[in-house]
Amino acid sequence: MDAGKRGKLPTSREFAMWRAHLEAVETASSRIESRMRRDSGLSGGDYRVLLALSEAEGKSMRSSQLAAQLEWERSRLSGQLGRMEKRGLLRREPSPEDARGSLVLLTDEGARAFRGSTLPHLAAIKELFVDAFTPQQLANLEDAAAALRTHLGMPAR
Amino acid sequence: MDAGKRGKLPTSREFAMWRAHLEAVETASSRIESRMRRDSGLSGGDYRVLLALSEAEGKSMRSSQLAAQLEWERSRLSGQLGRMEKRGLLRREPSPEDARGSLVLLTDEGARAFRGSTLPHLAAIKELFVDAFTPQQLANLEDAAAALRTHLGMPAR
DNA sequence: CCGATATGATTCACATGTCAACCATTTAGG
DNA sequence: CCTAAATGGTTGACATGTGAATCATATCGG
Repeated sequence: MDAGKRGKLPTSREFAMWRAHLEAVETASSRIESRMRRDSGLSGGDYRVLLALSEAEGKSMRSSQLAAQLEWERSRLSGQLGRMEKRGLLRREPSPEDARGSLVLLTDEGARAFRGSTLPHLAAIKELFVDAFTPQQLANLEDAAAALRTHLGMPAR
Repeated sequence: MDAGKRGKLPTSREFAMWRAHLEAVETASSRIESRMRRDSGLSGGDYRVLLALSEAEGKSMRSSQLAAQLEWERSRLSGQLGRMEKRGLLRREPSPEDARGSLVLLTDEGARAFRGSTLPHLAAIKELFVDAFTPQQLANLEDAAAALRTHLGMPAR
């Protein structure tokens, strides 16, 4: 008699909700990314890295710091940085403080690519995501996102 | 003077919302999938295909029908089915109606794997997603998901 | 019936993600 | 100091995703 909140399993409605929600977010995300790739030649991964570097002091970060901020596996970041370095979007240098570590620097070309991608990317988010909701729904979503992040132990942003 | 609903760009709060939301859902999804892989050896892709086949008439579907239902690229489905067939979770046969097409059949082993994955998978969804929210938040989310799906032209489910 | 086009599906090349193993340097303890 | 464990990062093998090209069969307009 303790269905829902107390049980170990979701109701079928809760399950359907999860699937519906997951698919919707994945669809929105993939459409936004595909537009970004078309408009600026950047992938979602590229964008996240460039965003973090752009906001960093001196447009550079320790690789480990970057991995922590993105909550990415080290090997994932390593591959991503390798591809981006090959394309000239960033450079890696040995860290002065710790000979094991490396420092990731945004290049001018990387900064330019990031700037160029911003407007179309924001427009896509507005059009494909934000515009789907009423102001009330948006406020509710903000609340729900915060609750989920807390539940999963993620930083509040 | 028409910020928000009317502008072409999202407010910075709306942008942050999108990032926060996207990351939260991706994190939930990857944790749920990683548990499923651990508990039942099935990936998220495996699960979607098995779910669709399990619900289908005669535990089988035309490949094209499956792709449409999952909203997957054909090449993606083709690769997924190839891997699953190799593991014995399904079989492919030439379609009797159309010599171009093929029919995807759930094998007994596939059905068994799907059944075995259900309980732990549902438990993970409850624990990692549903339990994050109050009943009111859940109802709001249901509403928001429906709005987003409609906006993106997805079926209501 | 015939050629042009559309449709169902696979293949290829390549980008991306995961996990485990590995290498180098640092740090902790004795 | 010196060794053992911890830390920073890369690598390799493999699963998965995307888009273009390809191939066979179907269907349509004459």
